[in-house]
Amino acid sequence: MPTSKSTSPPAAAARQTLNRERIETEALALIEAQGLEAFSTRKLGQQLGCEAMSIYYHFPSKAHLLDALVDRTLNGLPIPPKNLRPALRIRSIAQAWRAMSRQSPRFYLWMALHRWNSESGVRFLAEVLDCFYAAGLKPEQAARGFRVLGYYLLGATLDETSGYAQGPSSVQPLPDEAVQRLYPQVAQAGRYFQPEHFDATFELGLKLLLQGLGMED
Amino acid sequence: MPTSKSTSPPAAAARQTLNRERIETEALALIEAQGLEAFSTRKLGQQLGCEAMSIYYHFPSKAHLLDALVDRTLNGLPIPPKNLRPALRIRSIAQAWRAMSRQSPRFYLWMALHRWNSESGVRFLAEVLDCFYAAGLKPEQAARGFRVLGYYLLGATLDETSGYAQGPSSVQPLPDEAVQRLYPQVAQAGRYFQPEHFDATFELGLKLLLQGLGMED
DNA sequence: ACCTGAACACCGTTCAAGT
DNA sequence: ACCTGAACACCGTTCAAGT
Repeated sequence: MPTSKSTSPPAAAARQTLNRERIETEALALIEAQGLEAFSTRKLGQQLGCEAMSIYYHFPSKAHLLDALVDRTLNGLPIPPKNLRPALRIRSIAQAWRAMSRQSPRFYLWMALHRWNSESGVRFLAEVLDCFYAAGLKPEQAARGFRVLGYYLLGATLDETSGYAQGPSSVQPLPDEAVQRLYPQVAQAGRYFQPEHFDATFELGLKLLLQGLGMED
Repeated sequence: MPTSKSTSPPAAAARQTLNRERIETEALALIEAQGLEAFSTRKLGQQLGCEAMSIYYHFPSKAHLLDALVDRTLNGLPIPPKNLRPALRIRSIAQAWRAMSRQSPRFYLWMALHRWNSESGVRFLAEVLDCFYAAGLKPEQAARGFRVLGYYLLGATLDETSGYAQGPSSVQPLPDEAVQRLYPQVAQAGRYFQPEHFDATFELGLKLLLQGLGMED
């Protein structure tokens, strides 16, 4: 792409000065534009108008940069007020989490599969666990409830952002016509796997789990 | 590593002849030994005792090879007999799926995040959907039930194979000591996140979902 | 203090060539 | 038919050097 318009050539070439904030913002944009796989420090440098190596002055490694993106994303999540009923707090967190995954679907792959044991990560986990304690569950049941709902939320968001509805990932997918002919029940169900059904399907499982855990009736 | 012992040098150097079967087997072994990220056609060639490029005679690309590994893994899954109760068939499939994820935890990351729209993939999906139809669910409820249980199974296996119990993934994790001090409820719950609790936790959520879907009482 | 540029040890893949 | 080797366009990162 051409350098930005309406500034004089030297200004455009110099760009703004580099800093963590600007690097992080551009990194997230690049990941969403090109995907995690294609994301490289060299392309990021190009996007920032600097050498790839300049980034290394601000972040010791690519992994540190990605960690910073995780923290930034976690810190952007709204935390529901503690006076809400525990089930509502959980619903609110789940809702915020899904919204985040939809907002940054490609970065979400990294979010979802890396443990959030940074300071912000643990703080967020504590917030969620609190909801289960607030519902009156004993430590073991709180831990298991947390886990079970976490499994569900993790699987749902990953599927919504990277799954079936994103098209085939096989190099040689079975053509739709063949699916229709050989496995009509799959073709028929496929209709309910599309994005317009995401909310209703997610809600079904969430309700079953919250009810089953005795947090909702 | 040294060339294999007890054969004359030329025989050892020649190794066995290359074929898809041998390449796939060695690829899976290499992935489990070194991880998905580190898996490269060049290292695989080294492992096989040939040039990296020789692999390209048997597979058009690395993606085709990974697709073949997905198919091979799917085809290795036992399919429960149709005369079992639907809920038992689902439990049996979930059990087999989890066993597979534990057997190939590192390759599982690829398995889980790529859509199985190859022939073997769709056949497997059809098998699972059948269980929901056999339980008497209408197409919409069958599709949603399938999805909800699939979300749960996906999240659980990913967490079991790549999650919390595998240790920190942050570059700068909050030290255990700090977690203990700042977020005691997280430290306390962490005990139930260890592998010895995987089965009981998984069973809890599975039971809640199957009961909620009316497939088990 | 902040950024650059050459260099190193890697990638996947193309292509022409060997046996 | 099957395998090789050089080459191309990429990676992340180190390090010494520039301003």
